Amino acid sequence: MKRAGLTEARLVQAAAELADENGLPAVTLSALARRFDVRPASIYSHVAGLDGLLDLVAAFALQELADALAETLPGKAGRSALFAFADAHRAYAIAHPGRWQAAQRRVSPEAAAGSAGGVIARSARAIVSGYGLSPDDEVHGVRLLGSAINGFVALESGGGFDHSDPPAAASWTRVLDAIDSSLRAWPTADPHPDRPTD
Amino acid sequence: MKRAGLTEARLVQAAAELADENGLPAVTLSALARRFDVRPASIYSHVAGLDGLLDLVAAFALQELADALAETLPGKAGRSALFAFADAHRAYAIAHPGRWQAAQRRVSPEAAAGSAGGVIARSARAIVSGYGLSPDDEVHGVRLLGSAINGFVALESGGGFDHSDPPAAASWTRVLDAIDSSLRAWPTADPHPDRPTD
DNA sequence: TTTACAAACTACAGCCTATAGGCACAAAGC
DNA sequence: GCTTTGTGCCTATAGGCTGTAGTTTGTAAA
Repeated sequence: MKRAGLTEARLVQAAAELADENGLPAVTLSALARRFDVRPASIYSHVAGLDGLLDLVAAFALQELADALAETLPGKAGRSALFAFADAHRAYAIAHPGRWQAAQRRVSPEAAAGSAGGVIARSARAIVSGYGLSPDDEVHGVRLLGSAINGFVALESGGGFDHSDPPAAASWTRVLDAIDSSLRAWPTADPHPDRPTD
Repeated sequence: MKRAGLTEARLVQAAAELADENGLPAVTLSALARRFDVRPASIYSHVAGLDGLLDLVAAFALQELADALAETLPGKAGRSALFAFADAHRAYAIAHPGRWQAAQRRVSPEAAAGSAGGVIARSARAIVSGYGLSPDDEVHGVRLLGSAINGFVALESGGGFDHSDPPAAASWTRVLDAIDSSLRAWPTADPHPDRPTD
């Protein structure tokens, strides 16, 4: 009986490929076992069940994304950093839809702190910081950016833009332009004080 | 043998409640059957399997959201309409997390056309239209709005904002303010022509 | 060579979706 | 009132999934 050479890293890698090929729900321990020509039960020696595996895939994806950012961001600031940041996200989500889906999983506090999510968040903060918002407003700017990117990518890959023209890609730059100009002219005071800021 | 009184409508309603209580993945035909004290197989007479059921729940949720919009939007325009539109979305997602999740399911073209999704999209278009963008730009504005709302709600309910201060709610108005001012000062020409608009 | 750990196995239990075919209740026709 | 017919819900079953327990077997160190 030859050993199959299972490893946490190999399992995560294979799971990520499976997710990209057939969608995250297709990632099952059985399918993974089939791919390694091994019995499902054998996987439990290397990974904490399906949930643990998916957590690892998520962390793996975040790390890949962080690496992509580390490649593209240095030397950029302001608008060009913002576009690079956003483009890296969208490109990753398009190239690796399954991994991207995995990265959206709700993750435990500890796991979040330990994963590359933190460094991505700090990147975003640094970019927004370059726009010179007040310190209190920076976090709001980061959240605007994060919401727009995540929302756009989710809607695009979910087909939400498929039934209106023009294609989604055409809107991407316009949306980022809007975010950019919004950060440059950040509304410091509530322009319509009839709605209290809660 | 008493009849349980299964009905498509009752099944969808119960599934929606189940989704809100325990999350969308908890919606299984078995769980539903248990709730009606019926055998799983019986459900297939009323609904096209689990997938068909979830599609119905999604349509149901979109209809509820459209109804909420129809309640709150009339008489409003501009910023106040934008806030009402966005608030209705977020409130619905918070009040009915499972239904909201269901509504995010990728849905077939025909189903999308038939569902209330279309009327919601038209609401968004009407609101953006009030900001006086050029006709070509309206769709981009709509997509900006949609992306920001969906993204924010997804991140908030996924706990994405939990580990930074202040609480997510505080950012909500700021994000909407930013979208509002972005629409009012829509960047008509690319302010930095070094990046071509694709 | 022997020992001992770890990798992978068999065997199950339990839950899920889905299909096929049967029984029985309820309203429509005689 | 009795029969017919449709359909609501049933049983039975097949097949896939996760996860646990206990066992065999490689392999590497003593």
